[in-house]
Amino acid sequence: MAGSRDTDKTDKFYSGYSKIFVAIDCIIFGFINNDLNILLFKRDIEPEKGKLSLIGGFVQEKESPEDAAQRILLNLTGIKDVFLEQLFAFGEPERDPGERVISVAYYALLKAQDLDNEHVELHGARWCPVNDSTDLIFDHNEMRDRALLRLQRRAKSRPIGFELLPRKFTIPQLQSLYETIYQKKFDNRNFRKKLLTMNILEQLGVKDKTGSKKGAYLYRFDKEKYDRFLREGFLFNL
Amino acid sequence: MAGSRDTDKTDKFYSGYSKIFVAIDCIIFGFINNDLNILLFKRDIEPEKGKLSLIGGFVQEKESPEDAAQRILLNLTGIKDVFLEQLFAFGEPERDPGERVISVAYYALLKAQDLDNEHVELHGARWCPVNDSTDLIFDHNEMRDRALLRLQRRAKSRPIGFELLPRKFTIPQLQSLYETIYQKKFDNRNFRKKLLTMNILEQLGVKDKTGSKKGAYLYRFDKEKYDRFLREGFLFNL
DNA sequence: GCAAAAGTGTTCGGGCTACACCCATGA
DNA sequence: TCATGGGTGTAGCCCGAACACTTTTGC
Repeated sequence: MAGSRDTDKTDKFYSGYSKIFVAIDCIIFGFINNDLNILLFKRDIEPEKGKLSLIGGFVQEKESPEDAAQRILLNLTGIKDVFLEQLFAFGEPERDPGERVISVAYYALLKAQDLDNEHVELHGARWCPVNDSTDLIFDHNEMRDRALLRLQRRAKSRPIGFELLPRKFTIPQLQSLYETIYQKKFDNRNFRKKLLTMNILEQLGVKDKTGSKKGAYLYRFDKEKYDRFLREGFLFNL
Repeated sequence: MAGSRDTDKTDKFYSGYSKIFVAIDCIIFGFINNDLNILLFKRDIEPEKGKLSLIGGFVQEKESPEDAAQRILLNLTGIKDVFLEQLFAFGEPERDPGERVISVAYYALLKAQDLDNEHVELHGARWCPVNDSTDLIFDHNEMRDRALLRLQRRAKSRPIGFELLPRKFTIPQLQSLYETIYQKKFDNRNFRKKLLTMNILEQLGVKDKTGSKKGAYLYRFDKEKYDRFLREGFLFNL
């Protein structure tokens, strides 16, 4: 904020207002066992002991909220440059019963295979299917719900789902991911057709046999083609 | 934020972190003289004297960011319950050269006719066409651009544009609004057809003759029909 | 009577939807 | 050989895009 007649840039002036703790909470999605999961902490202290919460931290003096979120994610997962998007700033005065805290929520998508599970568990976190993650503390349920909605909207207008799959994946895997995100079945012929006509996938000529006896072709996401695609604009429409 | 192992709810604990000023900035849209305008302040003090800025204020101890935005709007415009949506939290450490401030930006849509212009000017604000509003202070250009993008996306998926018109309006007026938002001409036959088949407008049987010699029928937005419409889901697609 | 804006239908093509059978393989 | 999941083509429909002329009335 700034620029209204009753603001000035001197610290003296701003000091008439109160400062507030600014936190970050991350809704971290991963696709595991054919199910959409989020990374959660189980609280091991009172109050709310045993209840689950999102992963979070505070914004420090010299970092942006975005940087703070990346720091928290790096610290927890050991992974740099995670896909991250700001979701919403939650700021009800009583949202944290301890003290006034405004939290900027981010959602993150990560390739679960990249994750060192021991590292994560050392930090006290663990995956939990989104559908089982009822009853989080504070307003974290609302954050999770909003993140899921955002993910659903985004996945329609860009191939965001790729962020959740390994670099090499099969079309049935991708379809299964989309079916999980939308909690809805898609026609496999139409799904495949749609994707292939977008022309953003590169077939690798190799089959993955873990999913079936016949095996399914592995594909890779072609970033160049995708960027061209984005520039020309498109919609997913499932 | 909360719940990670290294957080607790005692004030004592949080006190290890630093508090930050949290501000609100509002991008206030109005449709005036067939052009999309935003409400701005012209800075009358150094530094940045003469430069324009958005309308803003600080979040107070016991109000949510949303409440703060409504308070700032009410104070400036005298209008309650303005259409308001959170846009983004801007928090680069150096965004405000005076001091560390994180700003939660909101965009607002208001019916410019409802506005008491003297009241607004008393507060030092004035309308400025979006396209002429280059060169705002700080990161306000980015805020304005992001707000415009959001408005464009929203106006596709719901009749948000109605918030910018008088309660009674003609279809050519509405089309003109959409053409301004998208900086693009639409076919009047298709536009009209699309809207009328949505069945959310109520014709009032009265003509408005200010726009042309022939006069155009006035319509009113039918909230009940619209709500039904929303529940059933739709897309605008212009 | 003419200028200026409002109002009105039809045609075409592209994309989404629905739908059913064969293929390859491991057990 | 059979069970399991992978892969393929077509027809109908709906919706958006393109397109031009008549109507009303103030001047």
